Amino acid sequence: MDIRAAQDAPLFCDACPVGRHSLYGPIHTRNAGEVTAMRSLRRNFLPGQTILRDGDVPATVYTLFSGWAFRFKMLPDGGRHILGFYLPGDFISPAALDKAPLPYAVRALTAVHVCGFDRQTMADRVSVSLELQSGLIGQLLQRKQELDGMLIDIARRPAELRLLRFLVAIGEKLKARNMLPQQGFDLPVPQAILADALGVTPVYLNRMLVALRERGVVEIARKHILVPDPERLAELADEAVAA
Amino acid sequence: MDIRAAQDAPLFCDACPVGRHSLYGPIHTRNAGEVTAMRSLRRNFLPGQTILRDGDVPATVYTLFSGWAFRFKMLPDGGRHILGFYLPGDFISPAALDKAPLPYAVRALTAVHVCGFDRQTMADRVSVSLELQSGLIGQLLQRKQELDGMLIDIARRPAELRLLRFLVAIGEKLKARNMLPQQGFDLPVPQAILADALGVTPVYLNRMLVALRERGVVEIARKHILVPDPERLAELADEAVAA
DNA sequence: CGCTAACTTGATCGACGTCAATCGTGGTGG
DNA sequence: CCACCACGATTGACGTCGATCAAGTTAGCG
Repeated sequence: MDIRAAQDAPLFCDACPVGRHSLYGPIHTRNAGEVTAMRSLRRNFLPGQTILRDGDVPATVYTLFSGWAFRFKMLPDGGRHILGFYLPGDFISPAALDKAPLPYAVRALTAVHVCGFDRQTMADRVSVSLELQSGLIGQLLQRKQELDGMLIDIARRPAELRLLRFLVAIGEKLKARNMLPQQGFDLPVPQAILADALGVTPVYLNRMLVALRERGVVEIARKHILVPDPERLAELADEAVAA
Repeated sequence: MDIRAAQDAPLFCDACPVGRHSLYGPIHTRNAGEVTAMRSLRRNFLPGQTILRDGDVPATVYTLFSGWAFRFKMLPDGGRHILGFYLPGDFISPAALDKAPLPYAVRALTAVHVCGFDRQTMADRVSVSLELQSGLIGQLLQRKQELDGMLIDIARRPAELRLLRFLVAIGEKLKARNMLPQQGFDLPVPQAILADALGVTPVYLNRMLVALRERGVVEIARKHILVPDPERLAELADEAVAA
């Protein structure tokens, strides 16, 4: 969880704790050496650097080894909408395998370490493997379900509930990857970024965060939001939806 | 396009004009008889009838032969959010193949004719076919892209623009299936349904529609919305996004 | 011909956006 | 080591899009 602790991706994939979450999870589990052989590079990005450009057919696709990234789309009015976040183990990006221009951009949120794979090679590999394809299908179905949920949240729920539910969802994702230390978790997310993800203005997001801080639900630091008690957070979110 | 003209699905799939749009498109094109052999039933639904229930693992999945359907989720407050519409040729539903509870419900909007396939059989068939899997992956990627677009529309664009863009998108979908007669198209959609899809109240949707009618962009009939000039509609939507 | 579902219209309200300062803090150069 | 600067967070005043509440009005359908 601590960004400063992030190291370059390991030289050999059998030492990698996140590979099994990625697209090639079954292969990684069965024979990590095969993944190491497929990997074409390791690379680091600084906060704010672009990992994949909107409209490109990238030459390289990645597995996020450490750090946070997000995918987004610029709006004609200069605004930016953030469609989702990538956490360690995520494959960046399934849509890039399809040899069509990527319909969004991906940018590093924190310092980021990735393992790179030649896109064409990976795509070919997937296209002849039932195992990889069905894994991909599973991931896409899950992503679709997530998007349905986000759509409902944005369309029908007031901003404060959206914020609570977002925090809960991120917490659960971290927990699913064993990235949850004992006491709460830390989002390395500036308020302006979170606002662009929730579809509210930074000003209004700040007002909501201050209100939550006064209730002891979150702590606010420069470029960080801390959730000291995820369980209480989940309770709050649940009773708010029920109402 | 005319609902009253809808007939039962044909006895043999080689006469079917929509099969090639469905999940098994390649098979249908190569050997329609194979699809006929796979099909386990033909069935009709009346407007408002439930085709797939939220949380079920359905025994049968469908290809929509004629009519319109929509998928939706009920909200804890009794509201309903419509996540998308199915048109003739659409497979209902990709998510149902995954042997997990369906995360939404599907309901007939108009009178609907469908071809049914045993879910397990179809799922098995897909799981051993690279061709079907990659077709499914393509469909899922496209759906994901659509959902991204809807998310951005709902999060960032004012309701009237959302309405315009929705109409344009439906028109394009109809065109892609050769379901566009010369002069404009007709949505068999009550205003309450459209409101639930756009995330606005019926009252406000009606005000927007009346305004558009006064500008000659749409015509309004009971349970129908008509778009006489899709090209002008597209122009309006485009200049509105640019602004 | 009356009943009901769908649509329409007006008045009012509130969540959230916009505009505009100001504050605080970490990083940088002198 | 300190002063400054710039970016991120915060606060206040005010405006508006779209919700809500409450009546009508219309048109299919029995």
